[in-house]
Amino acid sequence: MKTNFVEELRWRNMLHDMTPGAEEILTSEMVTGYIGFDPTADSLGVGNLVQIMTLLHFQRAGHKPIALVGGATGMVGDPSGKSAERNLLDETTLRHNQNCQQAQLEKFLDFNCGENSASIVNNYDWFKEMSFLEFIRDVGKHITVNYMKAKDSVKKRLERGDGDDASEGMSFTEFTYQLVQGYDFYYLWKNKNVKLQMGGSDQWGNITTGTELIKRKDSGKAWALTTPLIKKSDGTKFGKTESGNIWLDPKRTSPYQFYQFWLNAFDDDAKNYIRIFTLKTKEEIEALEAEHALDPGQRKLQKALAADITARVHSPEAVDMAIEAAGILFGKGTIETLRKLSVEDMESVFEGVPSKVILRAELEAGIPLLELLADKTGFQESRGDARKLVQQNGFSLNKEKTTDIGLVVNTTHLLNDKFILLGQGKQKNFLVKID
RNA sequence: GGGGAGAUAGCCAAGUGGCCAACGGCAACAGACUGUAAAUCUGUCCUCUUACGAGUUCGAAGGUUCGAAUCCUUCUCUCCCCA
Repeated sequence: MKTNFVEELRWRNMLHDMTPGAEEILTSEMVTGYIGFDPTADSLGVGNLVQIMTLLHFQRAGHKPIALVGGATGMVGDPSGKSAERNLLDETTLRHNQNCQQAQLEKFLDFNCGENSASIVNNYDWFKEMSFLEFIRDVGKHITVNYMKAKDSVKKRLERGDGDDASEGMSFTEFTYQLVQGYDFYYLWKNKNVKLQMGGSDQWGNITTGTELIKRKDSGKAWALTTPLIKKSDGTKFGKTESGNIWLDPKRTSPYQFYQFWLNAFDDDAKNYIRIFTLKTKEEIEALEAEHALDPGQRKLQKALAADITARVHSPEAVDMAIEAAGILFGKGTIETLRKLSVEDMESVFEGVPSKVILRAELEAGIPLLELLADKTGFQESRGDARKLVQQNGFSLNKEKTTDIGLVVNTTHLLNDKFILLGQGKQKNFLVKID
């Protein structure tokens, strides 16, 4: 059963803007549309998940999604939303990143379902053969500098701040970015019958440069559709935590941490996220919200959200593990429950918890607490940090608080003769394994 | 090439010879409270040190001085305007 793409985005609050006529064409025919991904890392992050979901909704509505991996554009650097010039990546790194991202995208979209199967393209493929002269003759000729300068992404960088703060300036390379991206759209329009480019609202300027190029160069018609940028209710950037980005790759962000990320969403944000990141129906979501409102402390909404996304990005088994680990680490998880766990259970439950192996002989000799926290495990940055943590009553050993800086840790502190669980504050845990 | 402005701790930003490990704000970390929240309050926030204290910092390198983030010299980098 096909859904109505635009309607679907609308009620999920995923629609920011469209060029005129976009909705008409989307409801009247099967459209091929694409979204570009920047290969700046070898994994996509939760920030990219919005665009992945957009493509997924697009496909579920019967349209044909294309994910464009920006091998070429990644070499240039998009100035949108950036206050400073970007560092460029070398070609080998970009190649590697593209391959990894491609593998992740393949998990979400259906690449084998007939005429609206998803596909992946890489703009490096059509840019690598193109010469600079060719580009400025055939592409640059059609767009004026005045037009390009009027884009927000450019304007913000060129504008002088009102008097005091001077602007950062911008290289020719970044200035050209929108044209390069615009040519992608043109190329796909010309060769792959692509009529729509989607993206975050910060991409609006780049996308419309594409539609403009199509119009001026070939008198063609193409459309743009953008999704709102996700903001957290406290105004900070979505998709990051104090320890960095949240990635889809389990090697970078373990399923446990991934689950925790969603579980810790603010109430207001959770309402927003559950619409965007899950495929739950409107009825299901409203029911969950009603249930959540009865007892916010239970965090039903966050739990449903975390379970749904973790299951899709990782696996249902990963969700079970994450819940179990959370129960032990945050529930009534006292030292007794910890002791009851078998070695195998400990291993699997704490799989996503950061850990470090140290030698039994070292522990038998006894390790001063601060040394264990800093030098031996790296759980704390320095002994100074470790000391402060312990003194401030923020440290726990096997779930029991201690403020004894002089404590010497030895084999008597082992759980199951193999583990020691270190805790910082309420949320951070670290597992020491003995070998 | 000419003229101007600037570089201070994660970020913003005060400080223009001793009272400066450097005001203030943000971010971050911990505690209380709580829902593994938010808001609020408290503490911490260069490194080492139980503490007293010690050691390295203010773009880089030299210099003046009893004493420099602050003065001088050279260098590096950034931004703006003009050509």
